[in-house]
Amino acid sequence: MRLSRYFLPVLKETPSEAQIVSHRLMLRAGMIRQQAAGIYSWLPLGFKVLRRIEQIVHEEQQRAGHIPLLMPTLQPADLWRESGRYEAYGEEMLRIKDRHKRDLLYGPTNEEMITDIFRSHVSSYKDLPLTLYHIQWKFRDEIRPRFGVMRGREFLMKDGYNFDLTYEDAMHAYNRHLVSYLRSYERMGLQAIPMRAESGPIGGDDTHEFLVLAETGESEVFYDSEITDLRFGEREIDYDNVDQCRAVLEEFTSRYARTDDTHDAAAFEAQVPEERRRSARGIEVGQIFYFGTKYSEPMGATVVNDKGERVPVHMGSHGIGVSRLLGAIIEASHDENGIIWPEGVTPFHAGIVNLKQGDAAADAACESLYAALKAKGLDPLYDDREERAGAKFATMDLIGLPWRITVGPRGLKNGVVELTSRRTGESEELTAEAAIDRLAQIYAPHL
RNA sequence: CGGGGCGUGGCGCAGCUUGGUAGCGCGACGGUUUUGGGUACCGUAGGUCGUAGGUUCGAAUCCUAUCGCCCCGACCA
Repeated sequence: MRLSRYFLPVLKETPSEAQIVSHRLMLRAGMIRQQAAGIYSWLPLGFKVLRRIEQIVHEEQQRAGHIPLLMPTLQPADLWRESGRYEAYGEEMLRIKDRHKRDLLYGPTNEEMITDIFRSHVSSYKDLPLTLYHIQWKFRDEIRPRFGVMRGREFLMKDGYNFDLTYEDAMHAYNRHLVSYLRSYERMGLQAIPMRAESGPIGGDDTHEFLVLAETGESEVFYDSEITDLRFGEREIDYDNVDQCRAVLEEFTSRYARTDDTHDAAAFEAQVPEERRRSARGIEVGQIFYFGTKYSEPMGATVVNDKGERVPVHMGSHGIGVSRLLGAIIEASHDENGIIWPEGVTPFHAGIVNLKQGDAAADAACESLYAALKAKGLDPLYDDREERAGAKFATMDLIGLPWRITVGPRGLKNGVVELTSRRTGESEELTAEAAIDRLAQIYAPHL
């Protein structure tokens, strides 16, 4: 993309309503525009990152064998009356009447609807296990939306639902989700720690929340410092292998890690040596639940087992806060000049800064660099505006592309361009060809 | 919902106490400057002062109502 033809409304000054750094930076970088309390338009740059995150979630869910579908944002109230949650959910549910005065609601989650789909089409244990998911907009009429996309009322969430014949099968689905979530977050450049949590209105017995440590997090967390050394990394895993998945769960959840909801000071002190005890703040970016037959029983989601008996299926639901992740990533990765995108989610792979727009040699070098990067399958942003170098650097730093190639007449005289890491600030002079190869190598794992 | 604060060009703000017909910085636009980390100068455009009603010769300013936004708390991906 050429910046001169893009739509990137960056702000020099910080809008007064933004209190936390991710919100400020998203506004300043022209990623979002607030339309009402907790409701945002996604401008091109923000939309691009949102799509990259969605893509990672899709890939990792499907790698785990989970099947995508799409359910609507509006749901009939009757479905929720069946589960008893139409009344129970409270003011947070946005209720709507259509022209015929029928009761609808803007879905805050989809357990009822997915259960309805399941019960109308699945009747045999032979069709299990089954995990269906979608990535769809949700609406929860929060009392107090805040912090930009971190606590919006409308938000994009991946929610997945597993249907299994037995408790054991459902626990495997639970473990499988934990593994797939660990992989997803790591691909986004995040460390998200699974912590024992409370189930809230979804209900259920087993549940873990995934938290990204950040000063501005809304949850207080307590953990064993050893847990931050754990990485899923590049290991191979067979998602159908029950033992392998369980081993990962045990590895990542055996040490003490809890949110303030479930924190037990006595257990914390008993289990964790003092020098490893940490308390911090965290941003919740996902949660997995096992809730058994809580919905399948009242809603009649049953299958016939191998003995010919009709039994309710064991279910769980699993969510990733897709739109919230943008905020979480920025909270975890920024500096005083702006955002620092991890390679896995960056809106553009590299920025090209032409220091002297209109200089024949510089223009030509930038054009060929731009074309060559695209030929490698990369997505560069070429700042071809008639701006001073400082303004271009400031824009690039603000929007946070992890790599920048700086091209100017001085360097070109020596046959070099400059490749700069946004994260470290370190620059290296090298030929354009070498810079292209370097970037192709850096991004090879992410394409 | 309880407590606090704020609505004035795209953004950040001043003006309001003591009513007299709107101003500054940034940004935008047109020039000059050719500048290697938000350059400087000249010029231009852009505002029913959130909305409605009231008081007044006259309201951004005073009064009433209303809408919206932000912050702290209880709730949540």
